[in-house]
Amino acid sequence: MARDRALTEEKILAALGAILAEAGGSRRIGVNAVAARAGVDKVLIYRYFGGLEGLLAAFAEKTDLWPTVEEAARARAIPETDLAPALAALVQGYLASLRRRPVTLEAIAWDMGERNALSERLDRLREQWRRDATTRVFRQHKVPAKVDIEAVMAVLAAAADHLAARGRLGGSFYGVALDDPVGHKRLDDALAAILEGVLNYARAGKESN
Amino acid sequence: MARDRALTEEKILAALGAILAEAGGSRRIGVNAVAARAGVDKVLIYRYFGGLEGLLAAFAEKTDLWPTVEEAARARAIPETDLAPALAALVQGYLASLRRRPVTLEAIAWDMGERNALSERLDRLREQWRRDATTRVFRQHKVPAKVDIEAVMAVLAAAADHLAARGRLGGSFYGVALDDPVGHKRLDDALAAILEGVLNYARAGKESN
DNA sequence: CTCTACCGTCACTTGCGGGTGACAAGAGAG
DNA sequence: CTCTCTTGTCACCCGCAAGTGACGGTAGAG
Repeated sequence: MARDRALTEEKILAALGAILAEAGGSRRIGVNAVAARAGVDKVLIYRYFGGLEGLLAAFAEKTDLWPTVEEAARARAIPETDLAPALAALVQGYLASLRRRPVTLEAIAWDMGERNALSERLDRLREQWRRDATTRVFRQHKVPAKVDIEAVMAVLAAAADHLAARGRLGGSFYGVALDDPVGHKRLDDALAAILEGVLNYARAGKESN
Repeated sequence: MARDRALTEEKILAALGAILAEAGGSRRIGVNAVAARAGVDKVLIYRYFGGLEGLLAAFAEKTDLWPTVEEAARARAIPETDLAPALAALVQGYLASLRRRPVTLEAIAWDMGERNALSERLDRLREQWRRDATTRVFRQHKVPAKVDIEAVMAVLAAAADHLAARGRLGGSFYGVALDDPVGHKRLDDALAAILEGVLNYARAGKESN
């Protein structure tokens, strides 16, 4: 109707975003659903994006899917003084930022089940995050040689991804409520304690194996 | 053909298991696929199980979906002497046991996306695991009061679930390879270091916040 | 043997999503 | 004005999965 390709593309992308945001478990994104939601004929999705796969790719590129290190830092005001609290704040901020992004949570959940255009994008974004976090935090701190800090961060990031994505549906996980502030605080504290312990205990020079 | 209801039900359940086991991302389990795989008419699924939902429920009840604490313990020979190594071995064994269960990994991945009969079963099995682990490990050890050990275990279990489920498709996660022994060892060591650090650093009486 | 309950097969309808071809309408170039 | 390119609409085909109704055959009870 409006005869404006750019606007139409915008509407389509927005519709996909809306569906993903409220998908809370419904699964099955389809061309028909997106087109209907956008109030547009589905053929335009094929014309402008080359089908669902292309649409996903375009969406993934265009959308603010992942928190930046800066955002995570802002969320928790990273203290620069010591490594452990800095990392703890970073991971806590990462977790909190994920929770604020429904479509990202959906993408993470989706990513567990199948590989598609979004998966690749997520991989690249994670890699980006890792680089940024490294340059931001590790440059100015000494890491105890005994600790494979990268593996520890992978463990904590995996936990954050899992807890955030699972938390969007409510419920609890191994005795911790995922959908209320009390549970969130318990997790934050646990993350802090883990990083404190790993870094300081290792720094004390004790053998861990 | 065989005119044996029990056997037919068995074949159907086995077919579902096979499909889930090799589903590696294909998604979309359906009555038709299961029936075809079992070499059986799909109407029998409706008659005997009341549809796909009932079939999933029956499957979930009947199948060995979750490692027992005993199994995890056997996988790593839990040392009884000290709490940290005992817990580390337990979590490592849990992770290793998960990796050995393709259908469980599929169920975990699935559980992230939608709730169904399997989800509830998983919830109950996790709860069971938590109880067993508690009675098995915590009874004979003193836990530092400052540590919310339950939250820490939830974090590590979430990481294990996520890394195991994601690892089934290969790839790496924040710089750690998920599908080779080197990556596995790095993760095991990180888990051990985390538990050592959390428990011993806390035991030293230091404040963590 | 005969009847009946149960097991398995076949055929069919329905609905939905993916994907495509053909057409109508507006906008700009000449 | 006319021609042409682009945008949007409509109508259709195709494949597939869900779900159902009816039928045939077999085993066991009496």
